[in-house]
Amino acid sequence: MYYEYVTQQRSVPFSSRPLSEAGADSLAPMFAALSDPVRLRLFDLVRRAGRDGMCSCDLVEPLDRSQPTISHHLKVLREAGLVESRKEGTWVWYSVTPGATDAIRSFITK
Amino acid sequence: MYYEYVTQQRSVPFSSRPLSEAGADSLAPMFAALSDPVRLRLFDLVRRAGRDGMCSCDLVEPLDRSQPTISHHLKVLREAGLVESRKEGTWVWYSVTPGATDAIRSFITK
DNA sequence: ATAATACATTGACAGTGGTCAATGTATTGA
DNA sequence: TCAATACATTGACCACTGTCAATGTATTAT
Repeated sequence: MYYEYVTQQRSVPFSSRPLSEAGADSLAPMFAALSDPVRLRLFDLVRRAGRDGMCSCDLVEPLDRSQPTISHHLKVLREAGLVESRKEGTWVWYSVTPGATDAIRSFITK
Repeated sequence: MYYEYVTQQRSVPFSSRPLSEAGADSLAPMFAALSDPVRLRLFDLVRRAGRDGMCSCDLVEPLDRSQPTISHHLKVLREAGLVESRKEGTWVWYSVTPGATDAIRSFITK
């Protein structure tokens, strides 16, 4: 009926269905990866480095954490699909995965 | 110098400074609040309820968690500033805080 | 070969977090 | 007043997480 249809209109359209359990299970780890202050700053620094990425060795000092701790956090970001790594000789370059934050953005943007 | 200026140009502009420690400390709890699958679905359900909000009693069954667990998660979302609650008689209505996700959106939208 | 550098992994510790049963507190209805 | 309903809080349990020292593994330089 027309009346029922109209009452379902919203100023901001949502996807037709509520977030499924599976959808939540796949989205939550991305938020979890950014739920730590050190990882937020890591992601920010890597993102600023652009296409070339940033060397892991230059991420230890500015964040004032031990090398294993930074290595651990980078692993979390990598396994969440937010950054990718490329080995070059002794160094490892981290860069942001293209479209990495699309899922988060589309959820946040109602 | 002009050359140095040009080399700093980006396809996507960032804020001038890297994310500060204080900025990360204030942003991380918002990501943390959404880092749990149950809370993601809670937030989604509340957001769908629009201006009126949603009664806490109607959030227990669809998420298949105990009442204390739902109450706990709603508290986390509330303390993160993502939802607000309004008591009406015996019921408590939860609704999304206006502009709640602005900080997250502006961070992930480069 | 040896040393040095960059990074990952392991193991340990303390702190945090999700969950529920039990209980507490208002509020409504009879 | 008494019972029922809606939520919040407490306490306990176990799993997970951030951190670092120690160690391991490549890779480069001498």
